[in-house]
Amino acid sequence: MLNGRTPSVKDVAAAAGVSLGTVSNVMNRPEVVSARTRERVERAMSELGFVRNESARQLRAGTSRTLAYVMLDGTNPFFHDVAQGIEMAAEDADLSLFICNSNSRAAREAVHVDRLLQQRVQGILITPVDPSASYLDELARRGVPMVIVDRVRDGESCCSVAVDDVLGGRIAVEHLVEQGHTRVAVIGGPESIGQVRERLQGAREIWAELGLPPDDLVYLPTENLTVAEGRSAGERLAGLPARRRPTAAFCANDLLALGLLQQGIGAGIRVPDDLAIVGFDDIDFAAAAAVPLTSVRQPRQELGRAAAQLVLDEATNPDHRHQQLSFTPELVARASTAVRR
Amino acid sequence: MLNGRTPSVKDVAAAAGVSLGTVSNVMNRPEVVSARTRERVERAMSELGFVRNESARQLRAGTSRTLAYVMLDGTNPFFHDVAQGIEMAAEDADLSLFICNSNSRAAREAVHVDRLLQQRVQGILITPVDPSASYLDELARRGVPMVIVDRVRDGESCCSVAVDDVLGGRIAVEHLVEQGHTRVAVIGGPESIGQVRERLQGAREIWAELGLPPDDLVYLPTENLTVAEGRSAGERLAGLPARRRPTAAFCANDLLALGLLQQGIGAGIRVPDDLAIVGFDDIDFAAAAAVPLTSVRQPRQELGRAAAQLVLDEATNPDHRHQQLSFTPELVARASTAVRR
DNA sequence: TTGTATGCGTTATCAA
DNA sequence: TTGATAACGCATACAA
Repeated sequence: MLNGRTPSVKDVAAAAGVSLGTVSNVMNRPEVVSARTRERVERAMSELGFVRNESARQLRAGTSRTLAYVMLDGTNPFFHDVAQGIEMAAEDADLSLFICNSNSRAAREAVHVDRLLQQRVQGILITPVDPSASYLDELARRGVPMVIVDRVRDGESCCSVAVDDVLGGRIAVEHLVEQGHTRVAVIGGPESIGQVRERLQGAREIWAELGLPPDDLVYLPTENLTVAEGRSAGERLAGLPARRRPTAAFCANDLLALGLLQQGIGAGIRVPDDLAIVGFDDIDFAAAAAVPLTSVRQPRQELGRAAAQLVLDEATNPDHRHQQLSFTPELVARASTAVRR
Repeated sequence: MLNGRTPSVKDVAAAAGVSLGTVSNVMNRPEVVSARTRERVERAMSELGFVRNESARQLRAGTSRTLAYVMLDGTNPFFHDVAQGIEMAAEDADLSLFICNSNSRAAREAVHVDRLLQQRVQGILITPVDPSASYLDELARRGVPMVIVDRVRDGESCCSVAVDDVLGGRIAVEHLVEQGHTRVAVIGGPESIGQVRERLQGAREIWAELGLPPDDLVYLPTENLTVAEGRSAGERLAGLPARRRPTAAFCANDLLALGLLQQGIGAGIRVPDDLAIVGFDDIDFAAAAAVPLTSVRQPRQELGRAAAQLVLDEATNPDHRHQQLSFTPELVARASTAVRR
C-alpha cells in the first residue's frame, strides 16, 4: 500500500481508521480532537514514521516557517555572531534560519536572494555587498519583509539595524589620544565598503576636532579586511622613518588588528609599548589574542536579534513602520593599548 | 485581478495570452516552445515580477533542491570551513545549503534534523553530538541520504568522512619529541567527545612506542574545547613544580592552543623557548596567532566537499554503497615549536 | 467531535 | 508547438 513511498496523512488516516481531516487536526489543533482518537492517530504516525511534508503545508497555508540571513563574509567571525543572534530570535519564534554567504560577491548575493524568494521565506536579513543596489528597492516594493544588517540605507524603503560606525571610529582614536599618542596610523580599506569609510571618517573627524596636525594621522590603505592585509600594513608601518612612524594604530576591523599584531610581534615590536593597537568589532579572537586587543565593541548578537525582531514585525504586523535602529559602539580597553607606568 | 497576491503561473499565462502549461514549459523545457511565445511569456514574467513557488515545485516534483549541514559548534571556525566546502559542492550541483548549529546540544540537534526531514532536503550532513545515537540509524533505515562528518560511525549504516584523529595525535607528539622534548603536556577534554578521545589516545600510543616514561606525559583535562579552557590549562601548567613541568604541550584543538598561548605570553613565558605548543585543526587563526601555531592540519574544506559528494551520490545513484572516507592529517610546523639554535 | 470536499502553484501526461 | 487536466500532500471551511 505504501510501496516504499514516504507515508502521507492519507496513509496515517487509513492506519488509524479515521479521516484525513482528523489527522490534520491532530497536528494543527489537537485540542479539538478527543483524547482517544488523538492517541490512536499519534500511534499510527509513529508506527508509520510519518513526517509532515513542509512543502505541502506551506503551499496550502501560504506561509513558510523560515527566516534567511545573507551574510557578507563567512571568513569573519563577526557575521557568524550576528547570525547566532538571529538564530536565537528565530528559535524563539519557532522558525528555522537559512544562512547564506555572498562572500562579498554581488552576483552570488543575487543568486541567494533569488532562491530565498522562491522559497517564500518569511523575511530576508541581509548585509549587502552594496546597500544602494536598486534590486533591494525592488524587494522592498514587492513587500518582501527585509532588514538590512550592519548598514543603513538611504531613504526609508526598509528597516535597518546598524552600529554608528562614525562614532566607533571617533572613540577608538579618542582613546589612543587620551593614552598620549600623537602620531596614529589608520588602517583599513577598501573605502568602497561603507563600514570602512565611516570608521575612517570618524577617526579623521575627531583628529581634526582635537586640533591635531593632519599629517600625524597616517592612513595605510588595505585591499580588504583580512589578517594578511593587517600583516602587510604592519610591514609598511615598520618601513616608515622613525620620526614619522606612528606609535599607535586604529584598524577598521579586528582581523586587520590581529594581522598587525602578529607582524609586529614577529618583528620584535612590543605591543603596546612600541605600538598600541585598537581593532573594531570585538570578535572573540580579539580578547583571545596573545596581547588581548582593545577593540570597538559592536553588540553582535544583539544586532542580529534586533534585526530578526524587525523583520518578524514587518511580516506579521499590519501597522509595521520601517525603522533605522542604531546601536552605540563601546570601547573595550585591553592590554594592546594599556599604558605602562 | 491579482489583488496584491503574488503572481502565479496562471497570472503569467493570462497576461501572455497562453496556457498555463506553456508557461511551465518556458521554465522547464524552453527548447520545446517557439522563440516568439517564449519571449512573450518571459516579458509577462518580468512585468508581473513572477517568482516561481519552490514549495509547489517541490511538492509536485517530489524532490527538493537543498542540502543541509548540522554543525556541532558554531563558535569553532573549523566547522565553518567544513561548511564552506559543502557550500562549494552544493553550488556546483546547483543546490542550496541549509546550515544548522546544534551547539553541542543533542536536543537542539534533534529539532534541526526533524525540521530538515520535514523540508525533505536531498541529504543531511551532520557532525553529531553523539555518533552512536540510535536515531541516526533510524534515519539511515528510512533512506534519508546522510553522511557523518568528522566522525566515523561503528557499522556501515551510512557514509562518513573523517580524519584519522589517532594518527593526528601521534604525529603531533612525535614532532614534539623530535624537537627534543622529553616532558610533554596533553591538553583536552571531555573524553566523551570522540575526536578528543582519539587524539589523546594517539598521543599516548606514540609516547609508549617511543619508550618514554608514562609519567612524563602529563594529562591536563579540560571541560570543553575553548580558548578559556586553554587559558585555564595554562595556569595549571604553570602551577606544576619546575622539575615536573612539561616543556611542550599538545592541545586537542586550536582554540585550546590559542588560549594556552595567550595565558603563557601574558605570564611572561616564551613560546617556543619555554613552552612549545601544537594545536589541532589548523584553523586560520592558528597561523594568525602572535606566535604562529604549529598545528595538525585537517583538510577542512575537502572534508566538507567530499561529504557533499557522498550524500549526492547516495541521493542520486541507485548503486550507491556506503563508504567510510578517512583523510590523513598533516603536521604544519610553525614558530610555536621551532627550535632555536 | 469527526468526515468530506476544495484548492494552494506547480509539473507532467496526453490530446489537439 | 500548444492547451487541457490530473495529481502532489496538506489545511481548512463546512456539513454531519
